[in-house]
This record gives sequence, structure tokens and C-alpha cells, in this order.
Amino acid sequence: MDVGFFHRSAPEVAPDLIGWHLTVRGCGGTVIETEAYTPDDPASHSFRGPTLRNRAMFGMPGCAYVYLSYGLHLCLNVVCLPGHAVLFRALAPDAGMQAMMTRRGSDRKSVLCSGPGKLGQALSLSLADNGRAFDGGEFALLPGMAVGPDRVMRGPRIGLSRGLEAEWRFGLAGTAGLSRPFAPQKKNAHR
DNA sequence: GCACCGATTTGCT
DNA sequence: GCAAATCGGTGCG
Repeated sequence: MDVGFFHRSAPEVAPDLIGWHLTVRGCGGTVIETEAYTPDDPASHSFRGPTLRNRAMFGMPGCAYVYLSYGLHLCLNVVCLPGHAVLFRALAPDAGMQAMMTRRGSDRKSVLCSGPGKLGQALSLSLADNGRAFDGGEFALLPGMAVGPDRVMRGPRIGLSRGLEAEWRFGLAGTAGLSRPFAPQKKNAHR
């Protein structure tokens, strides 16, 4: 993989990660939904500079930023430029299914990884994973099937009170298991 | 020090 | 549709 891939802004990287393959200790699947966060974005954890919790967001590009959401969910990002990160919101699961079904308490494929918190539970993330590199060891992140730009949907991010203007949520069209549906895409909206 | 708000999910009304 | 679970960060006194 080109090391320069993550040396870009999160809004550039996020759509490019759709269709990649993510695994954590043998469990995972195809990336079907992502969101981008930047340092000058009021909705981003990095907006007010580094803290103990978000320090990984300012670390090595291509490494993980794992944080505790609402006091109980662990969410996974990949770091891009300093203060930039892409949140993995949903996967189409295909590896380590048995373990993920057990952890999620369901055998329905479409609900195993259909949200950032669910994904964290299925992959059994922990805060000890914060800062870990996606180097093919415990964490792997590799280009998978090529996805044409026409199959990547975009829209406003989920669960925010600020930063709703930017359409920095991306998803693979025609996929089951998204965290939420996307609004109908405008035609002619290239890039 | 204290109250409130989140990059969420689940279960109950 | 709404509240609960639960904790780090932020803002105010």
C-alpha cells in the first residue's frame, strides 16, 4: 500500500476507503460506511486540540484512533493528516463470523456491524487498541474490490448537532447493513 | 466542584 | 418515539 494514502485530509480519504477490507484479530469485512472528521470541524474531537483521549488523532497517519462513546461504546477510526480521522461506521461482515455473532448476540448478518458501536462490539475493540497501526498484524486494512465513484453515496453525518453542512458521510450503494439509509443521491453530483 | 452534552444502542411504551 | 446506561470533555461559578 502507498504510505501516502493516509497523508491526506479525512474528507478525501473517507470515500476512498469504501470497498476496502478491514479485520481486527481475524474478524471483520468490507467497509461500506465511513465518516470524515477534521481539526477545523466543530463536530470533531480534534476541534479543541489534543487531549488525553484524542491524542491518537494527532499521531501517525494509518494508525487507529479508538475512543469510548457515550461511556459504553468503542468506536474505530483511522488517522489521516494530524487531527484528521475517518470513522468506520459499518461493514459487510465476512471474516470471523462465529465470534462476531456471539459477541453481538445475533446471527443476523445485517445487524452485526451496522453502526460504529455495533462494529466495535463485533470486533471486540478495547482502549488498548488506541494508536495501533493497521499493519497486517492484529489490525489489517487493505484495498478490496474496486468501487466506482458512482457507487459511493454521500450525505450529512449522523448524530451531530453541529457540522451538518458538510456532507462527509459515505456509503456503498445497494448494500444491506448501513447504520442508516442515505437520502436519494442527486444526479450529476460528480465528486 | 458540578451540571450538561455528546461521532450510540437497546428496550420498552 | 423516548429514556436509560455511563464517562470524558467543556463551561461556569
